[in-house]
Amino acid sequence: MSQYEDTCMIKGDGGRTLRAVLDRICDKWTLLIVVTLDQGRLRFTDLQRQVPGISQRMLTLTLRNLERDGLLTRTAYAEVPPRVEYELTPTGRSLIAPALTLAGWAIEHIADIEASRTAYGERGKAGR
Amino acid sequence: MSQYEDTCMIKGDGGRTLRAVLDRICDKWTLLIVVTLDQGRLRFTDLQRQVPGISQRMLTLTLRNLERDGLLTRTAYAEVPPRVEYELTPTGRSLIAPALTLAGWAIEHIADIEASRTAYGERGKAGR
DNA sequence: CCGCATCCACCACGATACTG
DNA sequence: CAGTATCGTGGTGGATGCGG
Repeated sequence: MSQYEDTCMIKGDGGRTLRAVLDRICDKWTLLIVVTLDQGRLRFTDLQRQVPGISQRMLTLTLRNLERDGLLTRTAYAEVPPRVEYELTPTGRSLIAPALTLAGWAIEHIADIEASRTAYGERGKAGR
Repeated sequence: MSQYEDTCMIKGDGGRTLRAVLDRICDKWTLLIVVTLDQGRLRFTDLQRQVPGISQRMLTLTLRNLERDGLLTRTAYAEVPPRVEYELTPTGRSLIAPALTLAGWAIEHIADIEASRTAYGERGKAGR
């Protein structure tokens, strides 16, 4: 069928499996936070500093979703001032490799893509 | 630093590289179409049939963006009735492996995620 | 058959202000 | 420090109709 015979189950289902995961992790911040947490336990503020551009709101929401999906654990300490730490679960850590595979592809091809996009834009219309 | 020493350049830039590619391919349909086109040249209608749930509009838009990024080629035949075929470029084909890596992860962990999400939902509030 | 244009609903996301 | 609440906006994507 293709060069990936053993992945027919992925494509054979009309992409439903891939879709399911894309719907979960393909938002703006999820993969980024997962990769950042590869370092180990981090506090809320540390995450906010290491993921430039993320708002307090989106950080909270994304962390909640990741916790809900069992990809990380949230540990709150009853101290003053408060301290909350986030850490990947084994499932969460298993996402790092696929995420970095994608990132590796990005590094290799982003230049080509930019070039192609520029060329296309110059001879035609604008896209999204 | 972590188990992925050689990927510091990815995380060291504050996630900008990962963000750049996420912004491009992490929409609702892009990866799905790339994986579908692993089969070879396909017509517009074939794609629409093999990617259940995609609207004509989104298929058109996604294909345009992929063409613009140099990931696939669009070939129109001046026939009656019209025929248009889409095929991955080498760059496009190189995306299949990372995409399937992600898909493989999905297959392995989607059940756990669903379970965790259900358990979380039962004892708390609704999310996104 | 292909796919563009228009209209429209929704939600992801950001900015800001306030709380334990 | 670590959130929650509220509001506003733009982009994403679905439905429909038309044009090549």
